Amino acid sequence: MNDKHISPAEREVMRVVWSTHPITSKDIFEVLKDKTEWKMATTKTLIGRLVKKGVLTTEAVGRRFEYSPAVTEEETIKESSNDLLNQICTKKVGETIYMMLEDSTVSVDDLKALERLIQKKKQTAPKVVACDCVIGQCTCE
Amino acid sequence: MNDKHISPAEREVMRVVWSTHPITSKDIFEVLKDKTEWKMATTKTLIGRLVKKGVLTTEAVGRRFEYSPAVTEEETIKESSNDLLNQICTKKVGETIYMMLEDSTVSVDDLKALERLIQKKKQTAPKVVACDCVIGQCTCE
DNA sequence: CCTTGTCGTTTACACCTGTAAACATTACTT
DNA sequence: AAGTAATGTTTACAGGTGTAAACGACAAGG
Repeated sequence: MNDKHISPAEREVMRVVWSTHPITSKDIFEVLKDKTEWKMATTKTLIGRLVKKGVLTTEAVGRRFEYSPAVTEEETIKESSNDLLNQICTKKVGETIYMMLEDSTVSVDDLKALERLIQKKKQTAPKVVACDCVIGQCTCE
Repeated sequence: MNDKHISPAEREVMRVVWSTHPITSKDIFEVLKDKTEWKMATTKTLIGRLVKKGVLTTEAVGRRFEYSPAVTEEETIKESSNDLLNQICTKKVGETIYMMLEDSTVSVDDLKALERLIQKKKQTAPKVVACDCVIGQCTCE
């Protein structure tokens, strides 16, 4: 099924492919070798796993392959974000996003976009978010 | 070292302990058993790992233990958030936070707090965030 | 044609994670 | 005092992850 989970090491490979595709394993390795210090073999393993999972597509060019992404970076980031936010009480999601923004450097335009989003969300935002935790698993009670 | 990484299953246990402490393994199990369907044995294993990692402290009460957290939930959420955001181009952090907010339900007060934070951040926000990616790993170039 | 390099595939292996049974010890019950 | 229940500790085991060597097949060079 939707077993498209991408590990951190695999994501390094994907980022290269998202940036440039189609691309050969050699070229992926060239981009990553300084950053990661991986051996070619390591890159090959990760590519293999990504292909098997179906998040990389291959196109045969002669005897070799060229790789392209089968999922977008956004999709996968969204998935990872959900994995994170689903681990905390719905009531704490707001604070969590706050902390993230607080600790991040974002551009003026990003801030403006966020501002607009906030204006829009204000129209439908609840006074208080319902806590959906099991009793005993958070302090909202 | 600072090897305080908490896995999703371990976090389930921590959330119970953050909510109520000191607490016994029995009571942790009681809170989780409906949600997770874990056997007592599973809970015990996770508690053991958390204690070994030093994120749970124990206090002997007679022959038994009572557990308390040695780290705050905030700390651990911050760590997980960083793990996520560090996997994407600095330039895309803004959009990522945007997506998260877009997909989340947050309260009016949360939105107000975010608004204030944005006002504050606007004073020092760069026109454009510098991309720190390795060349070939993102499309900012 | 034989050698060598290249690239995909297989195999390797240790550590982490989810899930749990088995075991040891002690406290409680009869 | 002996059996039983509760609880911490050990052991188990499959699947994921990071890291990489070994293998096999083909292409290019000599």
